[in-house]
Amino acid sequence: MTASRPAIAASHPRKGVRTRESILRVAVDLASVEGLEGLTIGRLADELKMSKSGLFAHFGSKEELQLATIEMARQIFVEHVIRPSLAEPEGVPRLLALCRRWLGHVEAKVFAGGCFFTAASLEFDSRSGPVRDAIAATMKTWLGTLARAVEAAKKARHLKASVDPEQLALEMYSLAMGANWALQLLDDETAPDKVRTSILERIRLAATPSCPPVKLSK
Amino acid sequence: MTASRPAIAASHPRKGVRTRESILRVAVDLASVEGLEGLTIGRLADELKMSKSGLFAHFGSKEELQLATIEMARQIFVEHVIRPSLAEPEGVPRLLALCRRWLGHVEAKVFAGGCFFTAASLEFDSRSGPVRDAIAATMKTWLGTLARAVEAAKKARHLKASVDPEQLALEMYSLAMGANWALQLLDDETAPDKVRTSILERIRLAATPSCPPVKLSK
DNA sequence: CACAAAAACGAACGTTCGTGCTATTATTTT
DNA sequence: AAAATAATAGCACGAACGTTCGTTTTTGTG
Repeated sequence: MTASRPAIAASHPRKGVRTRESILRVAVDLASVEGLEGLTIGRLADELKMSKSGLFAHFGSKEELQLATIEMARQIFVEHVIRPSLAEPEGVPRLLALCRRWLGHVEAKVFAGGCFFTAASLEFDSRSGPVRDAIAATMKTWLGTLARAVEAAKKARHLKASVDPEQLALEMYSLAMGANWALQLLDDETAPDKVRTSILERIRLAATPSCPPVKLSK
Repeated sequence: MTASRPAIAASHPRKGVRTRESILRVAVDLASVEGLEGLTIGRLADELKMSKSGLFAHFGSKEELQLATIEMARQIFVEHVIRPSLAEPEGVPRLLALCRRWLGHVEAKVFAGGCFFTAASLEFDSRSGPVRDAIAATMKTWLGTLARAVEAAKKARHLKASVDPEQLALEMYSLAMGANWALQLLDDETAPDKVRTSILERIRLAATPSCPPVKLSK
């Protein structure tokens, strides 16, 4: 029944939410390096020159902090990879844009420790609980985005009718994960380009004669 | 200069080494679920109904325990995936065997939490130190094994001369990682078969007319 | 069997973890 | 400016962390 404040304050949010955001921005980077479980409240507070308890009060529990961190990472990911790709026309161009941006955000180290969600996926894939569920849901959505892009490319007659969207989506994301893996663990800077080549070849194989040019350079 | 005991005791190892092995066997499973950093000495001791200090004495430090766990995982991996594949003749058959066994060891949950090294890779890929180095070295060897198998398949005229071994090896391992990812995180039991299909298609594309039949079922 | 060496134990250390409380500042709103 | 509310700090807690140490038990050997 409390007359909740109008949301016009979007430009002048209360201090709390500004602080919360700056906390989460650091948390995302820290977690991408140390892992979501290795993300520690004391360490995070030090990094921000805050007190543990002051920071803690923003979340109420570590799990809540983890969930908020995942949500922030999701927003950053959408901003850097998905949203700009939606500017491209449906079909193969958009599909290629998604791949290009994904590989780009890994190379540009948008997250300090490589792809946030790939790391989080493998950290929590054998556990249970809300954190794992949040990661899984995010990744399911991402894979769905890829699959829908493939589906649209089929509808646009860019890709052959025989293409299985889910299969091709999994292939493309697997290759992208491989690039992240080789770059981060083996310091193989040629990996992203190797994978770019692989993805292009794969899509060319699935393309129809009426498909627009298949290349990744913007 | 100490007259070290003859190694004939291989069949009757001292109790210490037997215990050590049984510890590591549990440690590998625990680490594949909780991560190598989440692998805790107290938890491990409970699991084995040992005292923390008794267990600790076998390793002297947590890092030493992690390194020993990695080494044990490596041995298990070699035993389950690499060694049996070497029974196959060089060329595409051996290459396929490596893929088949890799996917098999994930499906069979040889490690409780999916592929041990994929998880460890992404946990440590942004850190430094001996543990990260051990993981990276193991994976470099594994990728090299795949690349050499491709190379041999080229020499045997099973694969086209235009194939880049490192590139194809990375592709195949990326796809395998994707299967592990989708199976573990999304509980997508169709993923391994999807990836099997992808790998077969990929190899067929690279195969020469003189290549033996490309299929994965043993 | 006796005896030395190896292995396992139990208790404790200092530190850090996540999480409460209470008090004290900062920020908004009246 | 005063009053109300939100944000932060300080301190303490119990538990778990890796690690050390001295003691006891187990094991293998002469």
